[in-house]
Amino acid sequence: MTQLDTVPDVQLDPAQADDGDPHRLGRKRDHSRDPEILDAALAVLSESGYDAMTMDMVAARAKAGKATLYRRWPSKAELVVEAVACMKQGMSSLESAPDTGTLRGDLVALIRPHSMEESARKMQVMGGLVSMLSRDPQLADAVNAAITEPRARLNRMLIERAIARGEVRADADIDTIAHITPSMTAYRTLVQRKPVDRDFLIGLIDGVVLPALGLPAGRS
Amino acid sequence: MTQLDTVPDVQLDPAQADDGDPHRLGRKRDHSRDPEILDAALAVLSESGYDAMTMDMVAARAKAGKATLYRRWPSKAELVVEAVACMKQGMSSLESAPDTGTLRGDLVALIRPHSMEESARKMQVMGGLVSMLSRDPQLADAVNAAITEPRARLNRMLIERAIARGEVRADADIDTIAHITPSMTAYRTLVQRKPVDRDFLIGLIDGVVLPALGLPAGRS
DNA sequence: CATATACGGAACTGACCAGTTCCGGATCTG
DNA sequence: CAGATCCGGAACTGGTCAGTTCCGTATATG
Repeated sequence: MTQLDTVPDVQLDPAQADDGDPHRLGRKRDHSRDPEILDAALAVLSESGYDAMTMDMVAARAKAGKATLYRRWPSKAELVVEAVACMKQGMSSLESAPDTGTLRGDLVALIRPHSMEESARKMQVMGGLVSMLSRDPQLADAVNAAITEPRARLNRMLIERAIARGEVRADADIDTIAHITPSMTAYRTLVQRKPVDRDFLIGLIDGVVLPALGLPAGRS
Repeated sequence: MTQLDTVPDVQLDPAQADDGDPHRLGRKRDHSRDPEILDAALAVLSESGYDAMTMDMVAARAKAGKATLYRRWPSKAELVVEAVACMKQGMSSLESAPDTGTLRGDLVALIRPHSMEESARKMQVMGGLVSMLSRDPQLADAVNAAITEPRARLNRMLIERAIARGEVRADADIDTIAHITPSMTAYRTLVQRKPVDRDFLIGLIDGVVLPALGLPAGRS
């Protein structure tokens, strides 16, 4: 992302130990256009869903030839799996988790324009894949690892920190509670088709999440 | 629809005022096989999703000819809309709502094998349609009226009855709370692909719904 | 400049599917 | 039994799309 390649050699490419091979003369580097293509795939996916997405759409969006797509991925399904897998570039561990001292403060601090935008994008992609999840376990794993789990894990960690602090009750069902906001955000976006705005999220935190943890329901 | 005709030949068929027409001799009744076809459509829909569902699949499942489908519905989209619309044959108003005296009793009483089965089927159908909801507003309305709304409305009514009883706090966000179980059930079924069993639902009621209404979180 | 590589783009193939047409048989009416 | 109607099934049409092949070009190397 934002590769201002002043030096035209190294790329973010793993498994590239064949530098000593003497046969390759003129070459441009292997998977240099992967990011654009994967981004285009996610964009089309979020707009059209898996079945309505065509390889021509992806190629056109990425300004690439369809042949280039098939040089790199053997099928549409595997392109989509990799596109989804490469999507987990959001916050997931405690590095970006703000530590405000209270659970409510932490949860509210996560409501930022950028994170809401990223979440909305992930929701749209997930919605386009829902009907495939039962047919393609590999895709289901990728969706889980890239979209479902990171958000739930972050919630879990914040709750556990609050428990360690003695702020909330320790006998609650943390896993269920960590899934309240993802579940209700997904439902609201994909099924009810209503906007997920700051007021909705604050209402969820104060009216559902914190009460479930034994904290008073009032907005403090 | 005020015509309670004591004559014992009525069929559940609207727009059938041509009884005086003398031309029709041998005939079998118009849409006699509609229910089987709509059921077949729902079955295929829940297994394959909208895009992967073919009219041949529906016809084969209903043991009907594809021509019969097109004699009755002008397109695949309209068949699906009607199939979804004819799905709301579950409990929705307070007729089947058990009145146990407490909100927890009412909510737990709704957990029966039959209702869980019906709910699971609706969830699968909804999952097969999610990616279409943004493309077909008419379908989105049908899904909302037949699947989304009935369950939420029932929850709302039970909560309002509990408020009228003075059992729970009156200042909670009823609409949000009424959507907790639908949202988290849908998420668990379609995204997490975990079973929605009695324990999960009881945990949701005791650990999330009742606390959000100001009731103690313990399982009473 | 010569060479080798990978690219974008366009044309092609084969399968699949929505929607249509046609036909033989079943069913009801009189 | 004769006549009319509707059904299931099979064949057909036209369009779309995954995946393939080919070609002219750009670029980097030496």
